[in-house]
Amino acid sequence: MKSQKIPEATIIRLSVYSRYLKQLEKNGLITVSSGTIAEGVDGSPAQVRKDLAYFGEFGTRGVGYNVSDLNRYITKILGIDNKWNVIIVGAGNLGSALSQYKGFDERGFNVLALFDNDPEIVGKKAGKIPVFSAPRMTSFIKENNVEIGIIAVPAPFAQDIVDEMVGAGIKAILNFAPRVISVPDYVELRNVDLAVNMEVLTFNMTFQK
Amino acid sequence: MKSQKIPEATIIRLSVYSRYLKQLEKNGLITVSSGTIAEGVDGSPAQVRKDLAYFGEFGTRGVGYNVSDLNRYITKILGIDNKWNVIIVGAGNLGSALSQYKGFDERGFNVLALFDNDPEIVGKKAGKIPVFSAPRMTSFIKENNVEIGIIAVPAPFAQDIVDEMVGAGIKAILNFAPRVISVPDYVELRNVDLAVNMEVLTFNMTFQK
DNA sequence: CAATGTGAAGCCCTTCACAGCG
DNA sequence: CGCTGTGAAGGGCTTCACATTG
Repeated sequence: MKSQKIPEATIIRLSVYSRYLKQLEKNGLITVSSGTIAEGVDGSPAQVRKDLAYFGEFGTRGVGYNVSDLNRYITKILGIDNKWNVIIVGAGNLGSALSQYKGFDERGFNVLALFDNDPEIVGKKAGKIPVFSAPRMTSFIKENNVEIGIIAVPAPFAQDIVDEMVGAGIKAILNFAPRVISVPDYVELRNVDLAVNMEVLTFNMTFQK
Repeated sequence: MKSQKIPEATIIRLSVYSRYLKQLEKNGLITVSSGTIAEGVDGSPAQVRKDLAYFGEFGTRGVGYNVSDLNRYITKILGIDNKWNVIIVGAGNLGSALSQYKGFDERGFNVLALFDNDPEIVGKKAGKIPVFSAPRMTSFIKENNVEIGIIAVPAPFAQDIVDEMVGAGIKAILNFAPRVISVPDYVELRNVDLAVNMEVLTFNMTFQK
């Protein structure tokens, strides 16, 4: 293993491997080969080994990988061996649904609060998550060491909210608004674009691979 | 232009270009250069031209592209120049939120119904979208020419629902369940994996590019 | 002997640079 | 003259194939 650039595709796959390993662990499996992992995640054995090789040598030749050890290594690599504080801006349908998403909690993401402008919903709760008024966001981020922000507001407001988050010290943003967003280099940004995903489907259906 | 394999990244960008062009069109812009598009979508001019070149010659040298013509070409390419019928399975928080998502309607996706097993919510509506009982799904798909299915059920149920959808004749699936799903070659599948997206963020934060 | 770890080959996508054209 | 369209170069990710090792 030598230090080099790691493909984003590798990180995405590691995350999927991790979830699959957790399942195997629950089933009581002790050891697993790259071939078995590949089957479980619909990939190739060589790819699995290559992905892991970026970070070290985790296996035993002739045997495979220890399931729970490997999963521990991967969660460490992904940075989810401890908790992260998250807020969601936009407490409409999507924001509220995201705040209740089980998958976040299971993977160490702590949704602390929702923020919104609508006086109808400010002060209420989505499940156990409180909804605060938007102007309180900056101070909340600072006081609670919030590292990750999720954008679930309508497109026209997204950039302004992002700017405010960045100003407050947020390190990473997951954007669900259908707009191209700008952030400084030191802030991580990912876009989850629902309509774009649908359009990739329709293209492939229409174009018939 | 010659026929060849088109990168998925190109399709994703075309979808983003299209949304941006729609905005420019609304602002009354008639003509646009690859450079301006690149700025608006945070890309490069050469990339914009290359992406379009897969499908034809849409510009005028020395001038640029006609905004509304180009957008019409792109929506045609993406297969969204007409409507698509969609159902969502799982009327929990996420499924209900998706059924109300404005971005689907705006881009020609018609959400006809939700399906769920919970007798508490079957028979109700999410906004204007009715919630039907899960066993009615297959006949509904056939009777209403549903082409696209969205999976918003808990992970353990996802594969069974997908199999049923495929059996009923669905052509494309957008999967939100955190599980690796199998479909036959002729069915299009895309995964929107929320926790995976968060973990790419935490990796990048931890690893500090 | 079975399965890992890894250089090398292959392939695909992006970037470059400029010819072509309105 | 300016911007498109594109062959060629470059870079990066995946696949291959095998040497390595417990």
